[in-house]
Amino acid sequence: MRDIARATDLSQSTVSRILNRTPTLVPIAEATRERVIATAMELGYRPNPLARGLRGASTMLLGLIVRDITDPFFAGAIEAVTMAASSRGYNVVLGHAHARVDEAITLWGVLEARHCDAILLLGDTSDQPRLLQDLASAQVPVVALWQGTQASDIGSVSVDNRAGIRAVLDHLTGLGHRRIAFLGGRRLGDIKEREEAFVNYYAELREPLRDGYTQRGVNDPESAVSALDRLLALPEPPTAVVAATDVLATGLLHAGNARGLRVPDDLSVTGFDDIPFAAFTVPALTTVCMPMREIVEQAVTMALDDPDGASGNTQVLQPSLIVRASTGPVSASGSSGRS
Amino acid sequence: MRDIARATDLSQSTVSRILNRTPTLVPIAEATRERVIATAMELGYRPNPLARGLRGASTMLLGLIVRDITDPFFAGAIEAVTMAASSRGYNVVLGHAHARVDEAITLWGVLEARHCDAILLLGDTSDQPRLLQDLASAQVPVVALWQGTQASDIGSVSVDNRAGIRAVLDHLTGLGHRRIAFLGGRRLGDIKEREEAFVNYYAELREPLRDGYTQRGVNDPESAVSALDRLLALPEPPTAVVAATDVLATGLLHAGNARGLRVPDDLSVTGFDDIPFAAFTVPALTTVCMPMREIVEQAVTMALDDPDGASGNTQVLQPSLIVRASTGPVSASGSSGRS
DNA sequence: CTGAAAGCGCTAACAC
DNA sequence: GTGTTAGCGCTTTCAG
Repeated sequence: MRDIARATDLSQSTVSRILNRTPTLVPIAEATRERVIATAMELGYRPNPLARGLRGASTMLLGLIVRDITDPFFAGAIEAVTMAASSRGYNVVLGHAHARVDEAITLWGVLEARHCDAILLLGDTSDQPRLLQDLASAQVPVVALWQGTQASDIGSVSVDNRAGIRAVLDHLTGLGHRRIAFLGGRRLGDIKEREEAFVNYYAELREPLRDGYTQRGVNDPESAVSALDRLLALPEPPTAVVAATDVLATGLLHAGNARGLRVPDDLSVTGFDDIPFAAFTVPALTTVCMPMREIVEQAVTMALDDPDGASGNTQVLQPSLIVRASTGPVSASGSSGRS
Repeated sequence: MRDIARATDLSQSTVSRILNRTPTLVPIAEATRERVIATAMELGYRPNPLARGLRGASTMLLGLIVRDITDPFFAGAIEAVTMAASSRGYNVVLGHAHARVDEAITLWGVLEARHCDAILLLGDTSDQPRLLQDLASAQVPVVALWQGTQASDIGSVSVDNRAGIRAVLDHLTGLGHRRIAFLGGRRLGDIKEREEAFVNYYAELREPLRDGYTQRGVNDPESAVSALDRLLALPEPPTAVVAATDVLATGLLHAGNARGLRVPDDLSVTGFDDIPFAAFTVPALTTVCMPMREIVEQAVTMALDDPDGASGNTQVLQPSLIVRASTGPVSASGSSGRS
């Protein structure tokens, strides 16, 4: 930048003002402006974000803390965030918390130290209220995504898990199912809400919620395999299983096939999230479509465009049911398993 | 940092020296050192990476350019990179090229401007030789992963695609298959190498490579669906399909099921990469296991630990065959399709 | 309308 | 052993 100041016989300050198009606070001669811009191009000038950040200005960096990058759902979310960010000229700094909350805290410190303009938090951290409290007092706006709809001090954007589960259960009961089981993960964030919604819905039905009908594991296809075995061992095995995520539902589909069950004839299976793979499982998965674009767009808007209105603001968006081939009417035999 | 200098009645330089443990070039009194460290803790001091970077020192930032974040294979790679980076105290800046090469160039500029200490390039960019040339002249070390084994000026780490395809085909021919088709993507990087390896292997067999036995599309399950239809419409449909990636193989599995084919009885299917989902498809996918950890570790070592030896250095690691349930002996009927 | 100068937080010559 | 000083590249008062 000094070079371009010298080349144009102007002072650095003028050049700086022009290149940052100060909002009309200080008028500048059109002629000089053009001259500066021209030489800037010529010299291939690119501002140094470090120096800019050091001086207190924006770093154009969006921090992203995510617990499990390998979860295909979050992978899609990361993509959506990078797209939303880059459309605003921002870069994304990715912090991976490896599902360990203390790491998330460390990362938060790192990102704040790096002077990110805002921080997005992907995934459930409600098991660690302290983190959320710390975040609420952060210097930069923090927005949490998919944290569940619990009240908190920081901004958050979520999906209406209750509505999603209701849609699934309406669909399943409409097909005649009465013995419906639920497969969740650790009782955190969204998954917790989905489980609660399931239990509530059941309470409204005549049918009692049988013992062993709510299974839990980690959010991994492997744990769905063992959960299905437990379900099938029940005196009255379910005719349908509602999985809290597509990842779990995929494990269910796999395990069902390995055990000789036909889906959906012997067992209906549903997921939640509508990850890209959900349309290509065997059979294609009936699931709840996450309004990914909208959620991320909301969050990025809150974090970057309206940082003041962000804190404490909780948005809840609506999901929609996608019916594919993994659900069907309850079979005539009325019993799953032992095919 | 000035605060801690004042609190200890020392000068900033001393504090800086102590906190950066200058390698014995300048001796320091043990007493002062401890005093400084103590007050640093007390004041919750954290160095400002911006200022440090501005001064020319390392920014502890690793740039990562990836073409398709949603590809589960790359998602796994990103995780591996963030882990390798964080074990060295580095953060990862993620640039998403959205499969557009010109964006990759832009990103490269951005990352270089941000003074990343090194840049990693994930995925095939061999369609844009200019990018690779530019990168070769970059200020920071650049290492490309999964670029194929072609010679290039920048450091690269790849997998031996030829060996992987050979392993798959040895397995399939061992099961009696002779009519084996290949499903690839755009002829880039690894996928290109895999297709060539397939064609070469076939040349060594007695069987001729029939018309239409090498299909191409984009790397997406959807395109595998239409490719399978084309394959089944052939006068002599294959008894096995070798997919260039697990993503394609998943689409094949889905389409096969939708068309009423039984896998592996009517059709054997193989993949490549061993993404996490591969073990949980229906049926579980026989595939080639990518030595992900090793590849990423190599690349990060080249980029961060040995930046001088990086350029032009090409490493090729060995994959291994994972036999699961999607491959089986060629069926008695000897013909796939029309089940 | 434009220039001069101070300083963001830190490091690295050089002195003492 | 420790202090002084200058400067990384940029923004931003405050004077012209």
